[in-house]
Amino acid sequence: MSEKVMGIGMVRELTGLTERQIRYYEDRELVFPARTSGGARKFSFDDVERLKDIHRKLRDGFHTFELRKAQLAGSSRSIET
Amino acid sequence: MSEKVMGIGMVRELTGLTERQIRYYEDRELVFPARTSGGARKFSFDDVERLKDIHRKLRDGFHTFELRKAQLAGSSRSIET
DNA sequence: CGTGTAAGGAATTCTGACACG
DNA sequence: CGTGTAAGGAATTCTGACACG
Repeated sequence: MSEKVMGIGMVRELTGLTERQIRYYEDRELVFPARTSGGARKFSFDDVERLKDIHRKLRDGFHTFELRKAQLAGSSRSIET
Repeated sequence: MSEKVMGIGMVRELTGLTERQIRYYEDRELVFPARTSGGARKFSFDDVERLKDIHRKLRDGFHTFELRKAQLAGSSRSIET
């Protein structure tokens, strides 16, 4: 499930997030989509789960920088790549 | 693996086939991609395997109509949806 | 029959910015 | 901080057709 194969449009459908939110989470270094030669983002199913998890945590009051820290620390287990 | 999530460009990379071939196999009713609202084809990982299998069989001398028949008959096992 | 290609159009995605708060 | 939006451009994908054999 770690193959980066789907475009942002499909991720939008699968996560219910907006492209803006998805791109922002990438900007905050919380997800790392691959890129096509043309520059288009490509996500994996794992990324989709991760994105949902990120959004859930932000909803619960966390901030992106905290999630990034937790990610580095290897804590707050959920869906790993 | 049956979720139709990737565009034809990714399928091209994963299968090594040309878009022309992929579209032709769909035209011959050997694969059934989903469509986005905009009309773009969406394939699953299963479709990718199926496409590779189709191409292998054509290379071995089979014709698309024969593959379609085999498909209906449920014979020539390989990758099922 | 299975596949290549040039043609024109429509849909997708991209970046940087202004906005609110 | 996290997200919305309008702006212009670039890359992607689509269909129907002519071609070869």
